Amino acid sequence: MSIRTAIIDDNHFLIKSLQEKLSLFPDITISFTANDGLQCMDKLNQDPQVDLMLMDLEMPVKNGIEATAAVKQRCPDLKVIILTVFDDDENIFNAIQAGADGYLLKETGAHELHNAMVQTLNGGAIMTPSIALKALNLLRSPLAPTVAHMEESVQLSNREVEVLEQLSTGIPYTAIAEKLFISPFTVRKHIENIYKKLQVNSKVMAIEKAKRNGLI
Amino acid sequence: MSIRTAIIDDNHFLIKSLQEKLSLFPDITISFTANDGLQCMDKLNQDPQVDLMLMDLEMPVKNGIEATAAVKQRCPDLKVIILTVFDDDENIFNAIQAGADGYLLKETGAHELHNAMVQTLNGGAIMTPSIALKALNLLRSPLAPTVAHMEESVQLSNREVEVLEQLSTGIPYTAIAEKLFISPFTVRKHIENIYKKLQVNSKVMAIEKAKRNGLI
DNA sequence: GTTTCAATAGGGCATATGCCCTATTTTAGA
DNA sequence: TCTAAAATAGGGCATATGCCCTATTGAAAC
Repeated sequence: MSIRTAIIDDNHFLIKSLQEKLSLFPDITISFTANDGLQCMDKLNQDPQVDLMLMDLEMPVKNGIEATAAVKQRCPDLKVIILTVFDDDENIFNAIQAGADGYLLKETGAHELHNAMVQTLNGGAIMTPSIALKALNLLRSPLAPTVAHMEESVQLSNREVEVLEQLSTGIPYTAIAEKLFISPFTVRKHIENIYKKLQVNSKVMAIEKAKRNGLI
Repeated sequence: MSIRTAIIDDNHFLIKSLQEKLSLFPDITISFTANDGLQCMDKLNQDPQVDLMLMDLEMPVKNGIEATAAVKQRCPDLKVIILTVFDDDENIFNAIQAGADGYLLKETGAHELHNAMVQTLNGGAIMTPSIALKALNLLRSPLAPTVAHMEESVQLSNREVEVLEQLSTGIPYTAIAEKLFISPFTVRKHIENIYKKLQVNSKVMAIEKAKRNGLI
């Protein structure tokens, strides 16, 4: 099965170069090329025989983000891979919001590009590693503004960590004692020591602080 | 420069298999292996000569998500790649939140794995295409569906959430009562109701469950 | 070889917590 | 408007917890 591909880029030279790159692969046929988002939609309306689109971001008249959104609106199953030199958070985020199925930098090699196209058509998504990292960070950021403050890296003994681990499950001292095969008195002693080290004075605070500091 | 690697998996056979896979590459040395998150932290505390960690998700004692969060807290520069058979949204989301730098399925081939490790150490991120797609989808709809599983979407009243928030700071009932300008008896009544709704019977469990379900 | 320290075990006591009970007022929905 | 739910307030009781005390053992440090 051939991958019917469209290339959207305002730089004629780059389109030419891409066509040459892709001509190495017999399973890829170029359906059409376009120089901006509007032209892209025109051609798409005339000839819908397209499986995948390689989309530039910076284009006149209608940029890659808008074009992607429009294409996805018309043909939700048509895969769109962004192919650009821009790797800033905002472009990445907007492209993904617009429905892009992949995001590659233009430095991507021929075989890597081909592989990305195949993977995308198989229902996956491909990103340049540096883009993937930014995508992950975007996914983290809305909910995780915390970056680690770690006052002075408190050092707990192995045994104390074990006790703390059990403590964090919410079971009472007596149950912890049974699990660790020690007396409840010893458990309480360990917990006292833990509290002193962590500078807290309750279960909840100890658990919270331990989690923040990566102790458990 | 050698990539000093740690492998965390509760399946001894899989660790063995991974070690063999990686032995093909002279630039990779295995620093240590561990069978669960706790063991991992123990060994990490003893021998910090690690650049990258391959982390399973399902493990006893302390799963891969918790372990990743703990490792990242302790050593933020240590790269963690999740290597698992689970590809559900919740695991992916939680792993990323925990700070994972990559997410691969166990079916990943030797050269692909090696490439992912190198890319990750070079400051990128690598995901199996199917995982990348799900990550993109999570990024598209960050708030809509279900971040956590939410057994029956427990509904707490406004007041109960207020009480729960105070409870999570670790202060005693009496202090909560003062902060909310109500009697300690009322605080205790609210907490009883909260426990019933959340199906728990202690402070620590209530706080943990509330956090998991995004109630606080 | 002695000292220091972590892990163990024990006890006492005041307060906090979890769970049972009733009851009034306020709010919101049918 | 009437009613159901939520918020409020109160009490009792067994257990858990936080914090004080001492003491033995084994292992590491000096």
